[in-house]
Formats: sequence, C-alpha cells, structure tokens
Amino acid sequence: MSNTNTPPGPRERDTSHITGHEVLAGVVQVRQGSLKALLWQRARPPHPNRWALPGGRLGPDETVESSIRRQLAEKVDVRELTHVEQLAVFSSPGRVPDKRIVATAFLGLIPCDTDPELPDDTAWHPVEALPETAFDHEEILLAGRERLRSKLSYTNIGFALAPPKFTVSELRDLYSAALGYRVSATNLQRVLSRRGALEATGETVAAGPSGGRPPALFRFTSRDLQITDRFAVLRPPA
Amino acid sequence: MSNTNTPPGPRERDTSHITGHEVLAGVVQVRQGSLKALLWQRARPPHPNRWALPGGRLGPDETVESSIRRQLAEKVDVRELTHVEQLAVFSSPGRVPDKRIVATAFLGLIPCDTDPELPDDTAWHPVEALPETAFDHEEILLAGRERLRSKLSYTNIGFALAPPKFTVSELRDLYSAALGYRVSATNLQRVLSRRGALEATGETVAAGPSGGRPPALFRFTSRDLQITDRFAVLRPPA
DNA sequence: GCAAAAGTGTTGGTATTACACCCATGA
DNA sequence: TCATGGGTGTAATACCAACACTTTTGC
Repeated sequence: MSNTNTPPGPRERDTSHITGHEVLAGVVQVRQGSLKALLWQRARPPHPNRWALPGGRLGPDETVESSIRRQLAEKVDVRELTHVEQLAVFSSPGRVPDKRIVATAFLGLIPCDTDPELPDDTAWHPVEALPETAFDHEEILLAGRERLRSKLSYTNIGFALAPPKFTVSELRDLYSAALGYRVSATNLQRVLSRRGALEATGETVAAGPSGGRPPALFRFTSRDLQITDRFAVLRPPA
Repeated sequence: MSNTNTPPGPRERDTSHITGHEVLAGVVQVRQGSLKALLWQRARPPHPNRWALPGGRLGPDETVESSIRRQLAEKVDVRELTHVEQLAVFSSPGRVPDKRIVATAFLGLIPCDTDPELPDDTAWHPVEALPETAFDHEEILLAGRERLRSKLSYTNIGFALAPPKFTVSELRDLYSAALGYRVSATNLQRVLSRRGALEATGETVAAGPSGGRPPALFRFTSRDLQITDRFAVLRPPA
C-alpha cells in the first residue's frame, strides 16, 4: 500500500502505515426551508469533483475541538458557529484510498440569520439530496443530522439554529426543516416554555402583508447547550 | 518534546510530532451491588503504579471498533462483552507525557453472571471510588458511566448488564447499582414491559431461604441495542 | 399462622398532542 | 368586515411514580 499522491522523498521512509488523523465537520444551517450542509468541491484526486466536508489534518498542539474550529475559520467565521460537538470516529482502513487516515467527525451549527461568505469551491447543499460526496462524508453528514434531530427533542439545541430573537412561527419552521416533518407552533412554544428554554422578549413585530396578529418575539433563555429533559423514565427520587 | 521511553535509533527521525492513535475502553460490570470498572496497574513509567484502562495502539488494518475488541480479548473474552460503543475522542496534546497520542474511548459492558479470568495486574474497582488512575482515564470512565446511565433510561441497554434470564428483583439491583439510586422493581417491570423490551419466560425459580413468593424469570426481547423511547417530545405525526 | 418477597391494582399527577376558540392586524 | 396568521384554553390520552393490596412461599 504505497502513497501515490505524495511519494516519499529520498531520505523519507514509507510512512503509509502510520495513522494520520483528520478532523471533519458536518456544518448545517436551515436555509430556504430545508437543512443545508456546507460542502466544498474537490479539484484534485482522490475523488475529483466530488463534494467533501470541511476539515483537515490535526495539528501537533491542538485538540480535535480546537483543530476543527481553526479549520472551519477558513470557511466560515467562528463567531457564526453557535454549536460544535463531536459526533464519532470514522476509521475504516479503506475510507481514504492509499492512505491511513482516521477522522474525528463533528457536527457544527450555524444560525439561519447569518450568511457566511464562502470560497468559490464551497456551497450549501440540501442534506436530503446530497450531490456525489467524497469518501465517507455522506455517512458522517447523516450521522450529524440524526444527532441534531435527537437533541432537538431533549435539549435546547434549537438556539444554535435560531437568531437571537424570533417569532414562534419562525422557530417552528426551523424545527420543521431540521426534523423533516411539520411541527406545531402551538405545542413547540409550550414544550420549550414549560422547560424554561424559551422566554418572551416583550417585543412584537409588524404583521405580514396579508395581515394577521403581530407576532411576539422570543429568545432562548440560554445559548449554551443544556439538557432539558433528563431522565425520561427511571428518574431519581425527589 | 522528545520521547524519553523509546529514544530514536540512528536511522530514525524524531516522530514525536506525529499523532499516534490508541483505543481505550471503560469496561464495567455490576459486581457485589455496585458498578465496577476493569483496570490494570501500570508497572513502568509514565505513571507507574497507577491504574489504567485496557487498550492499546490502533493497528494499520483495523477500525477503532475492531481494535478495541481485539485488545480487550487479551483481558476478557470477547464473547463476554455484550455491548461496546464509542464514547468520544480525547486529544489534549498533554494527555500522555512526551508523546502525542489521540485516544478513541469506548464503553464496554459485561453481564453480571460472568466472571472473567483476569491477568495478575488487572482488577475490578468501584467506579464511585476509583484508585489513582493514569492519564485522563478517570475522565473517560466517568463519561462512560454517564452514557450508561442515560441509555438505561431510553434504550434496552440493560440486556448488556443482565444474564439471559433473571428475576425482576435481580434486574432492579442491576439498575440501582448502575444508576446510583434505588429503583422500584414494580415500575421497572412496567416501564420495560410497556416498551416491549421485557418478556416473561414462563419459568419461575424457588423462593429464597426466608420465604416469599417464587419469582418469575424474565428475559430481554432483544439483545441488540434498541432505542425504546425515541422522541420524548416533538414526535412526528402518526 | 406469620413474616417475607413477588407481583397486580389503583390513584394522583404530569406531559403531550390535537383541536377549538379568541385576538389583532392589513386590506 | 373579512381573511389571515398569532396565541390561549381545554379536552383526551398516555406515561409515570407511589402505594395499597393480593399472592405464594419458608418457617
């Protein structure tokens, strides 16, 4: 198994058996009513023209968390990333041809009110209709979507998809896009309010062009990830 | 940053900047009414005499999953491991002195009716009162306990701690030990039955020496991990 | 019979969904 | 005034914990 891309120089040994480590992130955002992922199109082999997740090699003096944040800063502003979390390690020996690279995969979230400047090779793609992806990046992205969908149910992770202030209707549209099915605004507001994750700002905005009652603006009480529904069952005694 | 343990030979370059990868597992079992972890005592530096998690270097042709199963087979029989799952990546540059080793951590579960033969340097220790541990292994173990506690609430993961057949009282003791608080046998049976995770075998066993009604034997309907409480809220429409 | 342990019935409380209904605005 | 979307009230259901009660054994 020789490395066909960067042949070893005269004084270098073949290090293809040495495990390299990369970090990758499935960065998603709700845009135009559906969940989109940030992908860049590869120019060079392997997998030319296919779409890949942002990421890169782990540096010697960084954790996987700091590494992925550093590398994403080249694609999107770090301040725009409202949440980053580890997903899993992907380590099939053949996941990258002719090399041995283990990947630590992350989920990254961007609120819907920001529209980062993207490099020319980079674009948003709907997660439910991905283009041809490189390596195992589709699997990583789908794992990220599953994680997001689960956490929408028992945490306040919605804050990471939402702007600082929003109407319940806007929040419902975000949840619907991420979950893939229609969510009731009525019940969404009640669930999040009962759990103390949501609060009214007291402000309202003007009604839309077709009329209707002017909606109130809400915010998440915390913009850090919190588990709001610990212990569905078998909870410890009070 | 030189490697003080295996100094580079004459023709070798200093590779201490190259990221090595290891796999580690927090292997736990309920023994004598409390959750115990499998640890081995280090003889050599770094951290001599401290207790460490089983694991080792990732091989060139294996995934992290197959690697940890291979390495655990040296400590405990793989057939005795009823469940193995990834926990997280631990990657602080200083987590192992003088080396750069990224670890993929796993949680491993062993049912309470097996008592593996252990090497001389290996022993079970209560997770709530660990001895002095090496590196970041205590953090890994506590993360594993948290994962187990969470999954006891919304999956059938109890199967991995229990023997093939058991009474509800025995199962209650397993859950109590793993969760760290008393669980009601009455409600435990009802929750797991309602979810279809538990079923009666039809058999009963003799009562204990102090009398009492002879308990019935139950089994888990599946011995693969299944999420039994998907979507606590915001569930998709029927 | 009595103590002990297992298992069932029942009740009160809470969480959640669905749906009816009221509210406030633009046209 | 009416259509429209926002928001509240409420009923039906399901789930859960706690506890009373019954069952079946050993002594």
